[in-house]
Amino acid sequence: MSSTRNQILEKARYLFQKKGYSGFAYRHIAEPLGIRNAAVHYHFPSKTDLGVALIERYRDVLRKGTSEFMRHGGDPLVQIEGYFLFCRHEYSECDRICPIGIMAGDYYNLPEKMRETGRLLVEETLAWLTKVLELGREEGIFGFEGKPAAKALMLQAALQGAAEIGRITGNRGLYEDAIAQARTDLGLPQQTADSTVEDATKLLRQSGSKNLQDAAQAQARRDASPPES
Amino acid sequence: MSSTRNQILEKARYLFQKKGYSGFAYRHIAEPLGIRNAAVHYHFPSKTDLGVALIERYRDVLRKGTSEFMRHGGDPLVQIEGYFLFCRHEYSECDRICPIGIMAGDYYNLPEKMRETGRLLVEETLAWLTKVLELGREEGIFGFEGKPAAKALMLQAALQGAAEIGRITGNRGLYEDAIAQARTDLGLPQQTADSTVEDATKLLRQSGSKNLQDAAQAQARRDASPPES
DNA sequence: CTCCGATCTGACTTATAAGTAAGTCAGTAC
DNA sequence: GTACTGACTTACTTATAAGTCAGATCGGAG
Repeated sequence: MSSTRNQILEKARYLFQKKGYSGFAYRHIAEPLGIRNAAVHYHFPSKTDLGVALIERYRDVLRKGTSEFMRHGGDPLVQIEGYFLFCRHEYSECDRICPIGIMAGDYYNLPEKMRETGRLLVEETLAWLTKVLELGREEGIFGFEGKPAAKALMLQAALQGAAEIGRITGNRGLYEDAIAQARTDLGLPQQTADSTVEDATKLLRQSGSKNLQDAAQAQARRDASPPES
Repeated sequence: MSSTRNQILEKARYLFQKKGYSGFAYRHIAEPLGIRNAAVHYHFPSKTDLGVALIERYRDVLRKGTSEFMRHGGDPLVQIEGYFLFCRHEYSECDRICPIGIMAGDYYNLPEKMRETGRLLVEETLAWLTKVLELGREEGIFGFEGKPAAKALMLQAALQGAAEIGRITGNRGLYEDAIAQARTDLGLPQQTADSTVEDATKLLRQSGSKNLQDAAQAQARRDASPPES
C-alpha cells in the first residue's frame, strides 16, 4: 500500500469532515500533496470509491475500539470515557464535525454506496453505545431514565449536534459544556479516575489512529489540571 | 412582493434543508417553477442574497413564535410543546433536517454573510430555549440537573442530531423516540393536555408558516390517538 | 394610446468539477 | 535486454454552476 494512498485518505478525511463530501474536490487533495488530480484518480478511480473508503475507515476504527467489548463485555465506564475522548479529539483537532453529521447534511448528494456504508456506521455506533449504556446501568455506573437505545441515540445525537452548533457559534467552550452535561445526564462525576482515562486512552490507541493517541494523551494531561467549567 | 419571489424562497427553503446550501443550484429552483435561471437572479442577484434571505426567514419565524414569551414570560410548557411540534414538522414534512445542522455541515462553503446570520439564529434559539428551561424548572414544570444553558444546548443538539441520524438510517421512528426521550429527560409526561397542545399550535400559526399550521393540527390529531411507541 | 417600471427570457461568459485517454519512467522478473 | 507493472503526468472532454446583460412582455398611470 503506497504512502501516497494513505496521504490522500488522510487529506480526504480532513476535508470530508470540514467541508462535506461534495465540498471538496480532487484538486484540494492533490495540490497540497504536490501531485496531480489524475494521481488521485489512479488510487481512487471515482470519488465514490474515495468516499466509501473513508467511511469504511471510520468503521474500522470503531470496530477496533469496541470489538472486545462487543464480544465479551467489559468496563462500560472505560468505553464511555473512550467515547468522550474520541469525540473531543474529533472536534478539537480541526473543528471537524462527526462524520455522521457531515454525511447527513450531504445525504441526498451522496452516491448510493456511501449511503449504505454510512448506515452501517451509524447502526454499529448506536448498537455499541446502547450496549454500553445498558450494561452500565445494570452495573449501577450510569443513572438514566428510558430505554438504553433511546438514550444512546440522544447521546450520540447531542454530541454530534453540539459540535455543529459549536462550529457555527465559534464558541469552543460549547462542546466542553455539552460533554459535561452529558456526564451530568448520565449521573457521572465530572472527574473520572486517572486509571479509567488511561484505559480508555489505551483503547483508542489500539483502534489505530496515531492522531487519536496524541489527542487522548493531551486530554489526559488537560484533565489533570482542568480549566474552569 | 411578487408571488414568484415567495415561491422561490419556499423552493429554496426545501432544497436548502434537503441538500444543503451548496447542494442546490438555481436550476433546481427555476425548473419546477417553470421560470428561467435569470428570473431567480432577478429576485436574488447572488446566491448569497438568497441564502441570507432564507436564514432571515427562519429568524423571523422564531421571533414571531417566541417574542411574547421573551418579553413578558409565559407558559414554558406551551413553548416547549410548540418546539416539539415545530421540530416534528420540520422533520416529517420532507425529511428535512434542522437549518442549523445543515448550515454546520456546509459551514466552510458558506458566504460570510450567511455565517453571521446563522450565528444569530443559533444564539437566539439557544437564548430562548435556555429561558424556557430556566423558567420551567423554577416553576417545577421541568426537572433536570445542570445549568439551563447547557441543557438547552443538549436539547437543541440532540433533536438536530437525531434528525440527521434518522435520515441516514431511514428509520422514521428514531425521531419520535428522540422526542419521547427528550420528554423523559425533562421529567415531562409522554402525553400533554390537549389545551396546551392547542395553545402551542396557535403559537406556531402566529409565527407565520401556513404549513406549520397544518402540520401542528395533524399532530394534534395524531396525539389524540397515539401509535405504539 | 403611450410611456414606464417591474418582471422575466435568451444567449451568453467564466469558472470549476469529475473523469478519461495516452504517454512517461523507474524499477522488477526472467 | 525485453516485457511488464506501479505510479504517476499532460492534455483533454463533458457537465454544470454562478452570474451578466440586452432586450421582450405586460399591466397600469398619465
